[in-house]
Amino acid sequence: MHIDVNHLDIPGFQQNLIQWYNENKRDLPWRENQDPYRVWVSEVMLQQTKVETVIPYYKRFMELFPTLHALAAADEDKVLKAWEGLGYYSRARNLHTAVKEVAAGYGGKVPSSKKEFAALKGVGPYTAGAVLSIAFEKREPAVDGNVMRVFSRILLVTDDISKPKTRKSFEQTLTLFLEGVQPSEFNQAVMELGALICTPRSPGCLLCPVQMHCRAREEGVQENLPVKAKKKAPAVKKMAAVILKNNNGQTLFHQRGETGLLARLWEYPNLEVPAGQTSEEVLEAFLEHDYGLRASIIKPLQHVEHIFSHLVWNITVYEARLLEEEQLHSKGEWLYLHEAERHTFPVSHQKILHRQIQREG
DNA sequence: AAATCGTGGCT
DNA sequence: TAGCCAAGATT
Repeated sequence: MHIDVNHLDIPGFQQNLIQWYNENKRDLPWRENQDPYRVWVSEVMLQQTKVETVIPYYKRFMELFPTLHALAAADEDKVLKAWEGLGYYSRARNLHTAVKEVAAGYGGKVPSSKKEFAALKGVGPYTAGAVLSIAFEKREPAVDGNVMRVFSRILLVTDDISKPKTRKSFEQTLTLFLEGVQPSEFNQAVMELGALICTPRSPGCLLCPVQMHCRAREEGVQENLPVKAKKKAPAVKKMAAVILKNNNGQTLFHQRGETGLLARLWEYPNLEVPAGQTSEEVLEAFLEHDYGLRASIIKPLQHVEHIFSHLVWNITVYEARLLEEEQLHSKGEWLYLHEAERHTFPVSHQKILHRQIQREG
């Protein structure tokens, strides 16, 4: 569907919005300046993540890696550790890869051309537009969920915003709004309006600086927009995890693979329990086959629900005892870790770890 | 195009 | 409370 802007007074809309933004914008750590590296890191962290969640991570990240070169020189483990708990870990690995490319290929200067910046790992259409507009004042739209929600309402767009085609349509439309404004200011103003006023539920139309431009409000349908397809219910998997200590009091940990869920994070050894089998027999066979360890399961310690976007793990954590002290046929992805050491590794299973620390403390 | 990829907070 | 949602990218 073609998006119609003919009814809208674009200069008036821009003026009302930007004035509101300058009077109401939040004081956020990534708004201290327009350093491309700082803006870039903030935009990656903010993907699918609330501002309030990002703030403490962003501050720590910037203390650990104050410059692009500092991040480029860091070990992957340190970068993932700084990201631990923030989720979507491929963001961290892709950012690290991209920053190393910039250090090596662009002399450490973030490229300001769309072609070059958008080609970097983890930089999609939104992040490219956001960094190019906010750090370099390029006339590029930055269409995220806020922008599609705000403009679905302003322009009474009923296209499904979960479709890539709809995002592209908004990008075309938003380009029309970037004439006669500072791109950095306008793009952030739309997102700020979406975050503070034009919220998904119960939008604050009475406080809205552009209420007189809004077709959805005119029709009284702001609560019904944007249109978005429902997601299917996540699959539920029965999982078993094991806490196994050696004779030195160290606990067995496993590092997950290069790709996929929780990639490269450390965890207690765990696997799915197929229907019809018991956790005990599955775990014992798993330890013998994958780790070369003969052990027996003693007892369940706790139940943990780990909820992902598309998946739910119902995990039972078991305590195991070695039947005999044996060598791990380790290839590096399995390690016995002391209590103090394991806090230097990026880990998943936060809930297990936190409760375990309390239990041991 | 539709799945995959985290986590915490809200209603 | 069970779903929904958040400054999305990748395959």
